[in-house]
Amino acid sequence: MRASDLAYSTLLDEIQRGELAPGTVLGEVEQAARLGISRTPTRAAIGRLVADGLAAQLSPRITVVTDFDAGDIKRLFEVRRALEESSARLAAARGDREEFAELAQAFAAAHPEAGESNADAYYELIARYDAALDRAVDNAYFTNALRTIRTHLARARRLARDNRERLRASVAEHQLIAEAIASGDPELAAHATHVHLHNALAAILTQLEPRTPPEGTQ
Amino acid sequence: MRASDLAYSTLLDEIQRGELAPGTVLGEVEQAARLGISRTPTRAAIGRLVADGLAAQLSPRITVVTDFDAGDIKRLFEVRRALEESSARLAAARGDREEFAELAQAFAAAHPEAGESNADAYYELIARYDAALDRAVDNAYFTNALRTIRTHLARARRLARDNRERLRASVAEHQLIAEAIASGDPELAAHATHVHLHNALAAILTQLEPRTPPEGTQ
DNA sequence: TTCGCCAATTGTGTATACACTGATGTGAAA
DNA sequence: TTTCACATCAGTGTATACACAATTGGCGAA
Repeated sequence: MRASDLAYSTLLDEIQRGELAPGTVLGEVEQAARLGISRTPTRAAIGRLVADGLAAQLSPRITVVTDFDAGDIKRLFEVRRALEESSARLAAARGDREEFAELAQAFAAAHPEAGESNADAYYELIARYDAALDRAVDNAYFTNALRTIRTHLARARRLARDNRERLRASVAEHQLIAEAIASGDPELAAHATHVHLHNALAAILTQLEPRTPPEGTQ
Repeated sequence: MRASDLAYSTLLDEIQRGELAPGTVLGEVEQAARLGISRTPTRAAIGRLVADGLAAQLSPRITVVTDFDAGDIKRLFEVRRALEESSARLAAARGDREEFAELAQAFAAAHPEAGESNADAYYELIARYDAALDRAVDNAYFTNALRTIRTHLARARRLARDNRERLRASVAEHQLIAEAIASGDPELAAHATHVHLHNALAAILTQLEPRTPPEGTQ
């Protein structure tokens, strides 16, 4: 494995986990020393983070971890809606129905509210759904755009961990989406995705700002 | 200006223009020598091209300019539809109406079919519309996703240059979109964008398919 | 005391040397 | 003649040295 890849994975993980807090200055020398590699691969890794939008060059000499707050989550979900609704529509039109029927069954059998280990299994199921969606859409431009969105989404997940009720509802929503794709119903797939993302965003924002639930929250 | 930025702009431009044809091997040593800089900034530039999807690492030692054919254009427009329809919808809901009213007037006054210089002025007008859209949407995730799409779109423009009738129709379509945003009509803005992108794609594909010139038409 | 200038330090940007890996070509043996 | 093995080479990945710019601290003058 290349040192630059190692540096990128490490820094990415630390930013997603919040260990490298927003505003933290990413100095090449400092990070290279900390990671035990030279400046060259460190520089490449930071460059990739900047391209991802996880870091930003404030000036030619100062690169910092980007901020990520409730407003960013709202904006992130605007793009996520655009991409995932279209993806669901396309997947319903051309995806492997068998695969999504199996996914629907897996969602039906999932009980993420039963315990922490089940919740982790649920997140793996989500990842499996994402991968199936990418395969079904079969469009590298979509996959790349969604990869960036998912990279940022990991930061949101840390800010607002799903509670049990939300996990249970999320399972049902995903089950409906998978069933819609499996039955080749593009409109239902898109609208069910819209509903799911609306609820997911509302749950996150409610948890972040308990006293001021966002507009449209039920 | 940094040497790495210079290298990136140069290589990007050459790929978009087709001077660096798909499949061309991008060797660090070779490109560094050609551009008159060292391997370090060249390496950074090629890395950015790979991140953009304009180049791909086939193996640890071989990086090539990615292919771009009619199928890619179709896939590109799938994502473009998803992003631009949503953008238009959001812009109509929250954009600066004054600015889009002015844009609508500019489109109404444009006559790109009258000559080559007018066509260039039209493409600048499109760029102005894109910039206004980004400002109106006010969402860095959207802007970044669209930036990548537009980067690839430049390659499509080279493969299929718009003809006069298409330019005239495109102006009218953009005028309608701008008016819809100016009047705060999200649904019309989204649907007019859908229609525009449908027609734009159809025009490109029609121009590409009749003769099907393989590559290297120059 | 404050403002301005100069020097020093710090950190990035670039060049280059070295290391390692994968490929290719040549030679010898079967 | 063909095949296998070894050596050479080409090209990337990494480390490091050097150059340059910006920022900061100190010192002097107003």
